[in-house]
Amino acid sequence: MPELPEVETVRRQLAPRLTGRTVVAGSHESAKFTPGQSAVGHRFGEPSRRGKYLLLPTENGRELVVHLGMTGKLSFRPGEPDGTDPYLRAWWELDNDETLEFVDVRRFGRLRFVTAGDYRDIPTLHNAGPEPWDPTLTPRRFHQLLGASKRVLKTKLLSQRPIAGVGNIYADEALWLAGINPTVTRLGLERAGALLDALREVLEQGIELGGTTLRDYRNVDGDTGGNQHALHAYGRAGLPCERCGETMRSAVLDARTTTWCPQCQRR
DNA sequence: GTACGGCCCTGTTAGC
DNA sequence: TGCTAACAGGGCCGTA
Repeated sequence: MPELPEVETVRRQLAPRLTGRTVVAGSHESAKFTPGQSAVGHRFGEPSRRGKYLLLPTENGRELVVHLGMTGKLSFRPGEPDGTDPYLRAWWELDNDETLEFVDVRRFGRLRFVTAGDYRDIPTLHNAGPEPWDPTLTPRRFHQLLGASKRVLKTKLLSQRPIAGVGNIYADEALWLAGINPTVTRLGLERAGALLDALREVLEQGIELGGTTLRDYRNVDGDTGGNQHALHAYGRAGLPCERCGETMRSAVLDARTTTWCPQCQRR
C-alpha cells in the first residue's frame, strides 16, 4: 500500500526516464480516470510529489496526477504495451520506444490530467495539509492543525489534513515511536511536537529503505522495498512490544486495523 | 463545515 | 479437496 515513502521512491526512479519524453500514444479507459488519449502529444517535465500523489507535469501547463491506490504500479516496458495483462489500466507510449504502464489489480488507483496545480477535482489532494518537511510545519502549527478536528488522532492522521502522505503503516509506526495512543482526541503542544518528529523519522527511514513491501508494492524496477523488516508496530498484534515486552494490541479504527502497545502508548 | 458509514475492488487466507 | 466468507484499506460520496 503505497504511502509517502513508496511514492517518493517511485518518483525518484521515474524522474530520469520520464523527464523530457513526449507521449506519442496512450490510453486510460476507466470512469475513475480522465478520458484516454488526453496526454498524447504532451512532453513531461520533472516529476514531483504531493503526499501520496505523484505529479507528472507537462511542459504546456498540464499535469498528470497519479494515485497508486492499494496495488497500483508504474513501470517501463520496451516497445508497445502488454495487451495480455488483464490488470493493465493505463499506458503511455513514449518517443523513445518505451511504454510507461500503470498496472493496478484492485483498481483503487486514480489518474487525472489537470491544469497544473488545479486539484479541485481531487478533494483529498486539494485539501491536503503540509508536506512533512515543510519548514513552516512547526510543532505549534501541527498542534493547531490537529486541533481543527475532534476525531480520534489516528483518523486525523489518515485524513491527510494535518500532514500529507501518512497512511496506515507509517501512522502506527510514528504513534508507537512517540508513545502516543492512537485513540486520543487531543494532544498537548509538546506531544504534538514529539509526534511530528516521529512522523518525520519513520517517513525518512521508509524512503531510505526504499519503501515497505507487505504484499503488492513494487518500485519502477519491479523490486520490493526494505522497510517491512524495520516495523515496530504495524502488523505486530499479539507479539511483544519491542520496547517494554507488553503484548501488542490491535483494533479496527475508522475501518483500518490499528496496532499499538497498551503499556507504552497508554491513553 | 464536520462526522460517519458504506462502497469500491480482487487476490489471499482461514474456516468448514 | 473444494467451496464460502472474511479480510486487506485509501479515497470518495451521500447523509445527518
